[in-house]
This record gives sequence, structure tokens and C-alpha cells, in this order.
Amino acid sequence: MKVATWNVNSVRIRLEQVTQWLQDNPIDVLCLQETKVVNENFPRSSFTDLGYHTYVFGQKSYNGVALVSRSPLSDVSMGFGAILPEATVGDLDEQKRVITGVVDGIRIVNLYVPNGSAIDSDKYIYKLGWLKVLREYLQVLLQQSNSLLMCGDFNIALEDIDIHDPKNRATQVMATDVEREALQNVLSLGLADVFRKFTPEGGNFSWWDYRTGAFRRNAGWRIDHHYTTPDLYERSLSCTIDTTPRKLVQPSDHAPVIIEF
DNA sequence: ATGGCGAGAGGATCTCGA
Repeated sequence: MKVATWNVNSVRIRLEQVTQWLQDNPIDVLCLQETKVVNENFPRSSFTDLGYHTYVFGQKSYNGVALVSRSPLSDVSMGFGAILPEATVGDLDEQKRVITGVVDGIRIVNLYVPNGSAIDSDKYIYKLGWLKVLREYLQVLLQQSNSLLMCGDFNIALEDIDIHDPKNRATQVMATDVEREALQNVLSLGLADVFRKFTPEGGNFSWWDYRTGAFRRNAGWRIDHHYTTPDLYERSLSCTIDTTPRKLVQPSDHAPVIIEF
């Protein structure tokens, strides 16, 4: 089974590229982020025509996540509020960033972690608070399942080798110690970075800024991840970044990352 | 030091992303 995560930066603008990629790659579950479309306007038929089921949690203009699966998913839910009490979640589900479902006994959690904008901004505080609630959310799901895959756009580079140039990273959003600790605190529930099981060296990235020719210079960041429980970590056969779609005209700034079991 | 690019909303030029 193959599961991919891909921040497509608007599913409608990228529809042709995404559906073509699905036809070129035998993916069982595609986890999309930044769909930027309300549920009614999600281009479902383009995926159902290819034999996929779609589960969407969208909003206007910003954010939005979706699961696109060859097999029907069970126990699908949207947002933290489906799992956690209202008092814990607060208004975090106003931004559509969380969707989950089960296939072949694997609980898949698809996330679009807040970017954080700039250090000490309100959005940075929001990001850190969001990650705290994420930990509680996973804690509940892990009580129900020992086989969990958490993937998505985390907007955090966990190690210096995940950044093309880490020298200013202490003051850069996505790379601060505080953000890394917040993510490590989530991973301490028993999740591990599958990409690093197969690829210990740096220079492998999943996002390149549209500006300054970042992709041509491979000046990227690895911020899109697959984290799993130990059984899936053992069962994983590969975890790769497909840079092919990033080379197309009018691409997403992220590349898909694929895990195989 | 700043902006570079791209998308959405709306109908010029903003906000937001990373």
C-alpha cells in the first residue's frame, strides 16, 4: 500500500497535475493540504472518475484538507472537535486542518499544521497552541489503534539537515527550537520519522520557495512528513519525495512525499 | 534590508503562505 502527502496549494488550480500524477503513480491514499475550496466546490468527480473516494474538510480561500482513497475509508472524521471536548478545542476547528480515516487497519491522520508567519506573532502562538492540542488528539486515537500514520505539511523542519541553509534558523519560523520541541513533544507519544529510516543524509527537501529560483538551486526545506507508530515503521518499505511535479509549469511549491508498506 | 512568487477574492490591490 502507498500513501502520499501533498500540499497542492489550491486543488482547483492544480487539478490537472494532481490527477495526472495519480494516473502515473499507483497511490492508494492521497492526503491533500491547502485545497483552498469549500466542500461543495471540491472537484470530486475528477477523482471519482479515476476510481477514488473523496473525503473533504474545506474552507474558502485558506487551508482545507482532503483524503482521496482507492478503497472506502472507515471512521472518517474532521477536525479536533470530533475526538476532543469543545473546551479543549476552542475555535481551532474554524481553520480546516485535520482529517482522518482508517484503511486496512491503519489510522491515517492528514494534517496541515499552521505556518506561524513570524516568531512571536499571534500566528506563531496559535501554531504552538495547535500542536499542544494535536498531542491530546493523537493520545486519544492511539488508545484506539496501534497502527497510526500521521502525515501532512508540518511547517517544521525537525533537524538542521532538513534545511538547505540552517545558519539563521534560530530566528526563522519553521525552524526554531520552540517549534521543534513542540513537534518532538507530539512525537514522544511513540511516532517516528519514516523518511529518516531510509535516508540519513541531508539535501532532500519537500518545499522550495517560489521566489529567487529556490527550486533550481535546491534551496529547500523538508517540512512534509510521514510519522508512524513502531509497527508501521518496521513494515515500511520506502519513503520518498517525488520532485517531478515541482518541475512542471505552474507547480505547487511542495512536492508529494510517498510512503510504502 | 527588502522583496522576490503565487493563489484567492473581487474587480485594484489587498491578505496569506513559507
